[in-house]
Amino acid sequence: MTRGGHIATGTSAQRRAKTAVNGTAKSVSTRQTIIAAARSVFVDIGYFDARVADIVAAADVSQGSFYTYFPSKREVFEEVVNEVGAMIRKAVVHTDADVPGQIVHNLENANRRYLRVHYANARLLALVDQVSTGDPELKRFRIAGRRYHVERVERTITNLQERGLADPGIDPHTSAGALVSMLSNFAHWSSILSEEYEEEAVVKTVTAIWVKAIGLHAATKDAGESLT
Amino acid sequence: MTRGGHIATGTSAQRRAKTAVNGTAKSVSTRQTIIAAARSVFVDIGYFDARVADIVAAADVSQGSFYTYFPSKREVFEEVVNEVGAMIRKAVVHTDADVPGQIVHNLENANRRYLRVHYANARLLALVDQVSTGDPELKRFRIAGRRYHVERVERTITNLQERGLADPGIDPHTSAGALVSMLSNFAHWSSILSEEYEEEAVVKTVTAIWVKAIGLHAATKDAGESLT
Amino acid sequence: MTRGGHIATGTSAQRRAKTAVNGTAKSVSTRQTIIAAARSVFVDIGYFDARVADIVAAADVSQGSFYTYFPSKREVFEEVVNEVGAMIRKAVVHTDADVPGQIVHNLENANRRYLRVHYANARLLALVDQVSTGDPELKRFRIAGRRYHVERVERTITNLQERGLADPGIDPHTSAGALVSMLSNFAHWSSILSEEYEEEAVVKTVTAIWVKAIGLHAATKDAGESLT
Amino acid sequence: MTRGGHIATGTSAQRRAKTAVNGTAKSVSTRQTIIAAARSVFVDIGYFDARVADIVAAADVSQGSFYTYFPSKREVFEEVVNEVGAMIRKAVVHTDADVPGQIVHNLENANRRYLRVHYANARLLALVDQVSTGDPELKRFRIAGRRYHVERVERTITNLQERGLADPGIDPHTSAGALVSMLSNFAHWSSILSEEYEEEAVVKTVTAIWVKAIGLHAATKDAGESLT
DNA sequence: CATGAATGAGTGTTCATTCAT
DNA sequence: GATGAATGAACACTCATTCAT
Repeated sequence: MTRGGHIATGTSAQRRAKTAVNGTAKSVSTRQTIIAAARSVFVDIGYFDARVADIVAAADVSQGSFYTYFPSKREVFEEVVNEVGAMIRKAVVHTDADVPGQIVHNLENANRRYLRVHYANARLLALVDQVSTGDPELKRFRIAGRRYHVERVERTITNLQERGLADPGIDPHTSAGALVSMLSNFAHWSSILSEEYEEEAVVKTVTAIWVKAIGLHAATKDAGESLT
Repeated sequence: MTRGGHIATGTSAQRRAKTAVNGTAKSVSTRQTIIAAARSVFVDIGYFDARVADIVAAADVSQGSFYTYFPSKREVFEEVVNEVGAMIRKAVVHTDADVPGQIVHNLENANRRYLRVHYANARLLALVDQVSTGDPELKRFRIAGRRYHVERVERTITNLQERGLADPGIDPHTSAGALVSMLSNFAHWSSILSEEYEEEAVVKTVTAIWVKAIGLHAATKDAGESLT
Repeated sequence: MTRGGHIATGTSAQRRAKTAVNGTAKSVSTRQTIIAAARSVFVDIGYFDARVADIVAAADVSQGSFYTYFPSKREVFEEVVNEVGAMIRKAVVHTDADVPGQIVHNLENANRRYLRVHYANARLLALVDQVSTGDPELKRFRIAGRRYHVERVERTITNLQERGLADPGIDPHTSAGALVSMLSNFAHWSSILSEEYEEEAVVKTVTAIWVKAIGLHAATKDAGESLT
Repeated sequence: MTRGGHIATGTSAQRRAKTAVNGTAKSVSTRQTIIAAARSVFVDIGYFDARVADIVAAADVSQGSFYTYFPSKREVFEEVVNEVGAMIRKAVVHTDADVPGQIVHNLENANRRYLRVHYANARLLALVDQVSTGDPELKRFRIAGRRYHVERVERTITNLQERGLADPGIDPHTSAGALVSMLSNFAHWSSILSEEYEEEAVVKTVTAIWVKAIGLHAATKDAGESLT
């Protein structure tokens, strides 16, 4: 208990809420300011080292205002994570750029987009994994995020197999899991060891492995799917 | 090893010299007891939630004794991590089981060993990544750990290429990075989603991808290297 | 959550305890020092206005030491209340002074003792009622405290009735409740309005009302009970 | 009453003059709404646990509006208490029902009315005592409330003594204090321990004690006063 | 070396009150 | 007068670390 030492009355669930529920122009802007500040602070000093005081200082609002919009540091983090998650999904599904009939080419582009958005948000993505390890709810969140990608790849593999364009002998589910792991984790490490890896080499190598793993033949270049 | 069997008669300066580096029989055991307790506590409640009080309670030693052996919570964690790191390296270099001339078979076994030791220490390995994200020194540690594996794989690929057993067109460094990422990260996820993946399927799938990625031909089964 | 923003791990119940369980000489003394300081602070500025900081300042111990012995302000208060409760019960059962065969005289003495111990602890007793109003556990405590007195009086009335010394027509339970209310609440008010009431007048008046209420005859002066 | 039907055109100084003492129809109703809401909230969760936010939520007005009518939480409480005080005084002086020449009967009715209004407002009356303990002004208020009752009883006793209807030997002031304490405090406890006491038994017992305490003879039933 | 009491800096969170619109 | 976002002082509580015995 942080308050005047009084006794819990049980209605705490209802007691919360405060405002922020309905969106005044002002409230929305303040909320966004705080999220942006939080994102910046998290990136700079990490989730655990970040104090609410750092966030409100960066947002230039009072300590109290923070709690008008978020019940705790954890929730802003979740909000920040949501935004990043949306951004990544958006980058991945960006099929506009797909060239009909150029599976490998499209795959390469998809991988390149994934790596870039990953590089651009590397620190934050690392924080998500870090915090997820100790926070069950965020962990579910994280699992769902991964599942989204794995299922996408799995569907594509199955589809290619059905159309005779991919090796029918491979296990789509397990292969999808392995390939997504390769992509996401190599994105992570090549971001950390940026002097050691060259972006295009990473894109090419990863794409080449995907192609061989799935058993895409040169002859299959006439299909039009986006692979990721 | 200086066996300090005599009664402590040193100056207060010496007595202050904590951390019994060259300890008596008892001090060694106390130290080990604390490490074991710490490991257990970290696994149970995580690094950040673990308090020194939890560790000493689990080790059944006094709060003060902890600081006789470790300057801080961080150091015990490092010690625990060292043990795990050694265990993994040991599992990986376990070339005794290698069958001469059976590259793919040996590779599969190496991957199986890697996955198993990973599964057995999954929680702790996740903690290492978690803590590394915010601790520069541990991060260097972590990077070195990964580099060890990547370089090993890289050397093997180069060696196979030189002997004409692997595709000479692939980039050994980048490929090694991608494959190690696949292995370690899929180990992580298949451990978390254990109901979703079957161990042997993971071993087979991962090994198959390595084989295709490196371009090992069926005909090359006569080489004798361990690949990981 | 007051800590570093991490996630609750559920074991909080076990996590508490700290020390203070077993009683070193030193720890016992510190504990007593804190209780005494708390009592003094509560009396001076009241329960709700008292901050833990006030208590530790009065006890001249660190903020942390407080929490070595008590989980919260509430618990020290309970401890202080326990002491007062014991003191009052002790004052009430002080039958040594009873003169055999002098019921009214003994009753008057018992009332006088009750009033005096009440006056001496008036502020604290008021605080107990104040805090009880919002704290279910303390309320049960308070109810038990009252019940102790009421049952004592009730037993006495019944006993006197059985022996033909008291009016057999009165309801012992309800009468006991009414009389205890009169005594305790008048103690409270005559303490607050001390210039308005004279101690001996209060003792005499209250005792007189008890005598008439129970229907004790002048002729019954030969019984030997203590009435409260 | 100045009906301020015109559009607010006052100076900013005037506009700042909070608390619409002479309010418009709407302001009166808003004020009453807040008081009613406050009363309900105080009864439900107590004075200390009640936040202004709870009150305005219950009243369905904005946080700011609260301060248009009351300078602080304390003042609404005072207002609520005023209403209850008035209600009790009204119940007590309800001499309409008095039957001429039936002192005991009238006394019993007065006590019954007192108990009933007490029971109906038990929680709030307990809160008044609770808050009074730490608030000097409210304490004066509370003292005045009690004094009102005590003086009333005292006057009655004196009057009965003068008319030879009551025991001339008793001390009117002290006796009045004791009897009012008995009535009010027993009302409190029999309300809390409602399963333990039966209303009519309480009324009868309390009245019987009053009668004996004052020394009203059966023969004195011809006087016409209301006693409380 | 062991013990465990003592320390106190560090921070999340609450809520009465203010004030611009 | 009404609104509700903004404010910031106030405090409880934790826990790594020290130190006297």
